[in-house]
Amino acid sequence: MVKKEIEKNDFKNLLKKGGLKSTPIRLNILEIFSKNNKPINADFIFSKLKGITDEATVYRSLSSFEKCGILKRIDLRMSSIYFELSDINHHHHIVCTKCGEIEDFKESEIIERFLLKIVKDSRNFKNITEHSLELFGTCRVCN
Amino acid sequence: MVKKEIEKNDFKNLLKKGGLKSTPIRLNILEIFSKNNKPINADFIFSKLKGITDEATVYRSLSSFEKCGILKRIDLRMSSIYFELSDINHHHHIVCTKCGEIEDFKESEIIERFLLKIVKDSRNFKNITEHSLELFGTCRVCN
DNA sequence: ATCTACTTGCAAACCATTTGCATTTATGAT
DNA sequence: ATCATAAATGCAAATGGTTTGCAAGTAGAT
Repeated sequence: MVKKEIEKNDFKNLLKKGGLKSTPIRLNILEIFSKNNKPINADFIFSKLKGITDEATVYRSLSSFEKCGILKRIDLRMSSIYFELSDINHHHHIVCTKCGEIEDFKESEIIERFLLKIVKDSRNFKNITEHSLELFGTCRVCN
Repeated sequence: MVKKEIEKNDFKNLLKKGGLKSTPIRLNILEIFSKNNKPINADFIFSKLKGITDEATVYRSLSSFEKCGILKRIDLRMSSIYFELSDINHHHHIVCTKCGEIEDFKESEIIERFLLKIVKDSRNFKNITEHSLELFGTCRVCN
C-alpha cells in the first residue's frame, strides 16, 4: 500500500502536469490503466469503476488524457477506441484477428531510425509527433 | 477509353476472383478508388456515385471488398473508416493532424525485414497477415 | 430461358461517442 | 481556512457512422 500511495502521487503529478484537476474518478481510471498492462476501452474502464454513474465521464477523461499526452490511442481495428498509458516503455502490438489475443513487441531503435529516415525523405512533413504500428495475424492457438 | 475498358475488365476479374458478382455499382466504386489515389471513406464514395440511393450498399460493398482482399483498411484516426485498393504498390501514410493532408511513403524493404524479425522473435505469432503503419504530425504549411 | 444465390433499396435499429445544461468539486488566491 | 472560479460530473438527449431484416431486383451458372 506504500507503493499504491506513491503511484497515486505519480498520477496526481501527471494530471497536474497536464493541466487537469485531480479527482477520485480520474485517479481510479489511471489506476485501472496501470493495473491492466494492455490496451483498454471506455466500456472496460466503466465496468471496473465504482462510484460513477455516467459513461460520458469516462469518455471525457479519456479525451482529456489523450490530449495532454497521458494516454495514447491504439488502433486495433475493433469497434471502439483503445488506449494505453503513454509510458516511456514504448511498444507496439500484434493482434490475433480470430481471438483478439495481444502480444507486445518493442523495437524502439529500428523504429526510431526508420522515422528519422522518413522525415529526411519527406517533402511536406518534418515534424512527426505520433505513429501507429500494429500487426495483425493469427496466433499459435488459432492457427 | 480503351484504357477504361481494360480497367473495367480488370475490376471484373478482381470481383470474380473474390467470389463477388460484378454489378454496375461495384464497378463504379472500384473506378472511384482507382481515380482517387488516396484513402477514401463511404461518404466520399456515396457522394461520387450515380444511380444509387442507399449508402448501406456502399458499406456492404466496402465490407465485401475488404473481406476478399480487394481493399485494405487504413487507420487514419478519423471518425470514419478509410480504404484503399490493396494494389501491389504497398505504401503507408503521413497524416497532418491539423489539415488532414496525406503524404505517401514507401519503405517496403525495411518493413519487410522488420516484419520478418518480429515474427522470428514472437512466441505466439508466426503468421502475420496485415499491418497498420501510419505517421501523424503537422505538415509544412500548418507548422 | 430459367433457377438460385447474391445484391440492392428501404427503413429502422444499433452502438460508440458527443453535447448541453445544471450541479458539484478541486484548486489557487485571499 | 474560506472563497471564488474554472473545471469536472451526472443526467438526458442527440449525433453520426455503420449494420441489419426483409422484400424486390439482378447476375451468372446450367
